[in-house]
Amino acid sequence: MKEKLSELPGKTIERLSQYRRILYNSIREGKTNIYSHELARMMNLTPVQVRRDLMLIGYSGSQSKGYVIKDLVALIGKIIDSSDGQKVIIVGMGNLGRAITSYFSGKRDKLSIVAAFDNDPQKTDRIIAGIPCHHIKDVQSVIEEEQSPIAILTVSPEAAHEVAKHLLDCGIKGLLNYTSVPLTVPDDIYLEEYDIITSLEKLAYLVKSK
Amino acid sequence: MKEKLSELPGKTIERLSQYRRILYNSIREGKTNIYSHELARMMNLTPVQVRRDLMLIGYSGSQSKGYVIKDLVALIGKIIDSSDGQKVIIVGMGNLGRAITSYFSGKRDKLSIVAAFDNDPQKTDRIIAGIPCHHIKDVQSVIEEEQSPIAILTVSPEAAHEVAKHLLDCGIKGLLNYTSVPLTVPDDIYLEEYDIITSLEKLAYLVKSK
DNA sequence: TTTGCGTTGATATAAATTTCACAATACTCA
DNA sequence: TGAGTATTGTGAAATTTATATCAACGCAAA
Ligand SMILES: NC(=O)c1ccc[n+]([C@@H]2O[C@H](COP(=O)([O-])OP(=O)(O)OC[C@H]3O[C@@H](n4cnc5c(N)ncnc54)[C@H](O)[C@@H]3O)[C@@H](O)[C@H]2O)c1
Ligand SMILES: NC(=O)c1ccc[n+]([C@@H]2O[C@H](COP(=O)([O-])OP(=O)(O)OC[C@H]3O[C@@H](n4cnc5c(N)ncnc54)[C@H](O)[C@@H]3O)[C@@H](O)[C@H]2O)c1
Repeated sequence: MKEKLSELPGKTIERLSQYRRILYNSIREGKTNIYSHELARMMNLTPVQVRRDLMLIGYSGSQSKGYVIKDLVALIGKIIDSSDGQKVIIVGMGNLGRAITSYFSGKRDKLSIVAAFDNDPQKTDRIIAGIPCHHIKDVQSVIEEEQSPIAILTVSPEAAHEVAKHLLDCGIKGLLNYTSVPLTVPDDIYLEEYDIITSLEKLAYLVKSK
Repeated sequence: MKEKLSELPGKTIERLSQYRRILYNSIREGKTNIYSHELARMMNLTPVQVRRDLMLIGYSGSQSKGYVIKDLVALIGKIIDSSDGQKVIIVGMGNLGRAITSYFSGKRDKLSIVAAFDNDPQKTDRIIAGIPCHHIKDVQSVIEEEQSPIAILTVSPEAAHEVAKHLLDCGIKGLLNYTSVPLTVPDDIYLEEYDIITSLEKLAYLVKSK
């Protein structure tokens, strides 16, 4: 665990998150140790890739028993989690917003969705999927109160630009955009976009050109 | 447009899909031409990257007017779409399944969700989000009838393995897995996985280590 | 003990992807 | 016309990411 951690490849970060997801399952099944080739198989990777990722985070296993799952999970947590936890808000409680919120609920210790927002009076000022849903006009005060640096955007496409801009004005530093509207943000803001159509089209391309 | 197309980098394929998404928007706004730096800005890429991608697919713009959007969209379609269209099924019509289905509906000409499946009698044998939802026991006959090579998996985690296996037995060649259960598939099957938690954790990591 | 097997860790190599740098071109305007 | 400006296309370099290879190690069985 060096200061080098900030230089971990982005791909490795993503895989660390996925390793942990798998390792949680393995713990649940009663496993205590795991070999690189087992983890690789479950991730559809090569064992070498796995070992190299773990080398990068400075974790050592044993030749006979492989890696100690509990320790590995703890180390991954030390790297990708924030020690004091991070709070996330979600804006837009339509179909997708609710699906994401109820899925995420309670899945991680150090990362939690603390508030939802919408502009539809039918949805505001009540608990939805276990999270209090506020009117969007209150977003600034809630962000300040909760100290949430991260927002998930699932509003209607027409509202995406305006709402995103507002969120940045309120101090959001990381934005996970699921609307079909591509966003542009300043350099100091982290933006991740995901569109299922991109995944589907890639898959369709691969299937057709096989 | 060479035979080289099968060798297009995977990353380029993903970006082509996203370029097209943006270009559709631009057309809607009345634009007819676009420069690499405009497209780059909207994609959060460098202009060189854009030009490189377009070079790879053999598209040429003009120095004065940039790229002709209509032509570019058509060429991207020629590359990533299947000329005769591809049919997709979705299995698991819970929150996420419905959100995806209603989102995707009608968005693309050559790619459409033609059938949904569930095992909950409350959801089967009716139209949900515009798509007929069948009982999972009919999946084989519908796949054969519709000739669908691609499936989206959004069932409950406990059912994921079993349902995935069944789908492959029915001849599915590409699988887009949204369940929280990582899948392992034979080499000749294309698998894409996506988990919002991975995106969120990566974002949280970047935000915290800034 | 000794041999053989399977694993990790690490260095070297390769492949994929992005960026740099700039020639070539087309347009504008004085 | 000709200088100035802005753009594309692309070879080469740089960077990022993945794979190959193998020494070293630990264990088990002979
Ligand atoms: N990326 C993907 O794969 C994917 C998948 C499905 C949907 N989507 C997109 O996600 C978004 C949500 O999809 P959905 O199916 O939940 O749609 P939806 O219409 O069910 O939900 C949108 C919600 O946003 C709220 N909203 C609208 N304007 C708002 C504003 N100014 N402030 C606060 N809230 C506002 C609406 O009241 C509604 O509750 C859409 O933009 C859709 O295109 C993306
Ligand atoms: N990848 C992500 O980002 C993400 C986000 C949200 C949810 N999820 C996952 O997606 C899946 C669906 O989430 P959801 O919120 O829609 O859950 P849900 O419980 O609302 O929906 C699951 C659906 O699957 C159906 N189902 C269960 N067993 C089945 C079987 N054997 N055959 C056919 N259908 C069956 C259920 O009847 C239900 O309709 C879950 O596995 C969840 O963990 C993933």
